[in-house]
Amino acid sequence: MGTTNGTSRSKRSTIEDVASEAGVSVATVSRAMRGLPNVAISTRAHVVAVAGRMGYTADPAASRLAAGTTKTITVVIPNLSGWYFSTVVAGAEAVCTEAGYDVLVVGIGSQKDLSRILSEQYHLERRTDGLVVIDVAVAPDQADSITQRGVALTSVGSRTAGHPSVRIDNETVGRIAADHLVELGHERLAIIGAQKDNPLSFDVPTLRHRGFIGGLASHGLAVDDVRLEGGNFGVDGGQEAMAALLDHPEPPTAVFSMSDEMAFGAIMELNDRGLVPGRDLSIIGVDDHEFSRVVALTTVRQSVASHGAAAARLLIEAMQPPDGQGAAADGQLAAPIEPAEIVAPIELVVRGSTGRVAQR
Amino acid sequence: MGTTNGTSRSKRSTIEDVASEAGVSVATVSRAMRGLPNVAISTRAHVVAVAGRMGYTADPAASRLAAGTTKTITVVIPNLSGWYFSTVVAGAEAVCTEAGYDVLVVGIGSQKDLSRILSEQYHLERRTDGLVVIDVAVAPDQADSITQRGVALTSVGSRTAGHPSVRIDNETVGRIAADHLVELGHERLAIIGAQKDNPLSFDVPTLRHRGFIGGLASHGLAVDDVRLEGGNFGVDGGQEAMAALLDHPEPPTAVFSMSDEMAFGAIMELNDRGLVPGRDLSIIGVDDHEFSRVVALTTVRQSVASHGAAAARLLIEAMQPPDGQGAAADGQLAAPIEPAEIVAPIELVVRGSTGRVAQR
DNA sequence: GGTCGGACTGTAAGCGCTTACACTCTCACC
DNA sequence: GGTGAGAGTGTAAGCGCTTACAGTCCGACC
Repeated sequence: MGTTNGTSRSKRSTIEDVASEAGVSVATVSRAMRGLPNVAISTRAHVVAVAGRMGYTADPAASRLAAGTTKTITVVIPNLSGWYFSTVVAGAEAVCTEAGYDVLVVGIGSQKDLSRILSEQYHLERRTDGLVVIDVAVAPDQADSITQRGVALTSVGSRTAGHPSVRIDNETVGRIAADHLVELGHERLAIIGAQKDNPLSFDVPTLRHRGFIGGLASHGLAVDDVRLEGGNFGVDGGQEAMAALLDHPEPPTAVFSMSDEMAFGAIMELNDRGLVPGRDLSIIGVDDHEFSRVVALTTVRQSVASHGAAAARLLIEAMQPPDGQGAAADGQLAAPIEPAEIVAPIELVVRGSTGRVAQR
Repeated sequence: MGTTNGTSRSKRSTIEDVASEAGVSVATVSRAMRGLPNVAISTRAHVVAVAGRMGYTADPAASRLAAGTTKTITVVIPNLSGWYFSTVVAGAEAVCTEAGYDVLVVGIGSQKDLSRILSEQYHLERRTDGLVVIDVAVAPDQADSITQRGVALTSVGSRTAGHPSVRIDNETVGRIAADHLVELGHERLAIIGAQKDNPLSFDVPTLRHRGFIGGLASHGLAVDDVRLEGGNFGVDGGQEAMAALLDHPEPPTAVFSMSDEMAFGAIMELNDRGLVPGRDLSIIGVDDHEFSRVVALTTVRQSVASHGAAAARLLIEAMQPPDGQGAAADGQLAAPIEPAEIVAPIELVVRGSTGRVAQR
């Protein structure tokens, strides 16, 4: 119960220590350390040297409090495990760390958590400078509230109006899959992971579905395809869906799985039944998951890690101060520059899981 | 260029606003909000209500600066993508968030980065209350410096003397694999992912290697096994290693792969050569990766997510103040309680990739 | 009835930075 | 030679909390 903290953590040096040691004022130290202008080169060098010798680093809490900026970016994800998400996060983390930002991650178990995080001021406000949301739908009013709080936002996987985003063209994904399958002669097709086609919806499954159907149609194929929604986008969902398809009296000859992970499950089911992917039934996935090549899965590749990196870069860019120019615009706000929307490239990767329709 | 920040972020309420609104002092608000004692129940309720109505949340930067505690936990990992790491992180994140800690993640590209992070005060000191390091060797002096800075440390995957840890018994892992393979009649064995056996080393590959060899020995088998080190612990490394093994004039009949991911690569190589795992060559991995069941890989399971969660719990526990009791001990430090060391359970999971040695 | 301890509450001093503003020099220029 | 514009530096006022310390009140107890 002494005055000190029990653990005798050695007193660390503060900006004042450095200032007196270097024989300058704290203001100068502050400016020198942050590379601000108006510090003589010689002074800066000296201060930096002294600081280095003393092992000084600015206390982030103090900086944040004083400057009002946190130098922290928060990544919001449905869940951290899972290849897709962790890969995106990895890409984003690398860029953020490189740029000197701390990276906070928060997993949202449910949409409810999302609301809590976005609407209430918990993770926003004075806690983070920017948000990268991955595969999370941000409602316009939520986005507004985020902006109002002075927090930047970038989304990957889907877009949020008025904010930068990086995503792929999901309709084209479906179309590519359809083209590939049709070219191989398949006519009895199914989708795994489909969502009821709601023409108003813009979520990923719906778009891919739409693109796929559209692709078929442009080849003159009917669209009374069997569709199964594997409840979850993972292996289990895929397996269940494939099982259901195969139990059908007239199973499809080719299947479009909306994610590679689902496709893995589907392939398991195939294996269990002694069927060979690509020979007995063709299957194409989406992602080019790191294990797709292990099971020779044909897929529509997206380069997930780079999405994360790109999103981080957009975010950081968006957080730069408005640059002082053009502030003379008569409006009250800075000129509303169109936010960057990156549509990342996708690519068909043909492997063994798709083949010509079986002769019968 | 006005006095305000350009973006007109609506003034958020401070503790003073709440205090005056509630008709109490800031001290009372602070205490009430944090559930500290010495606040009348009625007062607390009132304050909390007012705060809620005003949408008040304490500014974390200010709290940190004033209290000296960050309510932040940092997770240090070799890389964020990859099933093992992201799964551990997911487990840890859930627990930390639940307990009200922010979770910072930092990926270390190299051991050099690690030193930077641990030795220099970058991520320590006033930035985080605790560290959970995943599969990262922390040198004793690094650990000391961390402790001295008042930062708690927990490691998963390996242990750091004097700090809590959660890991598995890697020698037993090797032994289990050996037992299984020997019981199936295999005698010509190999290891993928082995490290040169340095009897002083306690890193994961070495321990598993040692356990495996020991297991063989206890069955009376010689140990002039072929060993291949797949440079990396991933799919590629496994594939290369298996290729090398198969190119040998007398290839093994069974292989112990030190990670499931390597085993996947090995299985790919098998497939490429028209060999069937479990029939032509048995292979057993370690992890029970989420896709192991997809390729029917026999493996020694560890439940990775729970490791992360357990580590987080240990950390949080370790960060609790010393509890004031027993402070009367004549020593200058609190009684040095043995840190918890959790040795998590492992389990053999038999699937199709291992089978009786082929009749020849 | 006076006193004392405990339960509450308030006052104010920081925590370690950032930054507006003021100030001191140098020069370049007329 | 005087002046004004920078360039470089210092002073000090916060940023929004936490918390030691100092009350104030009230009921219990002698």
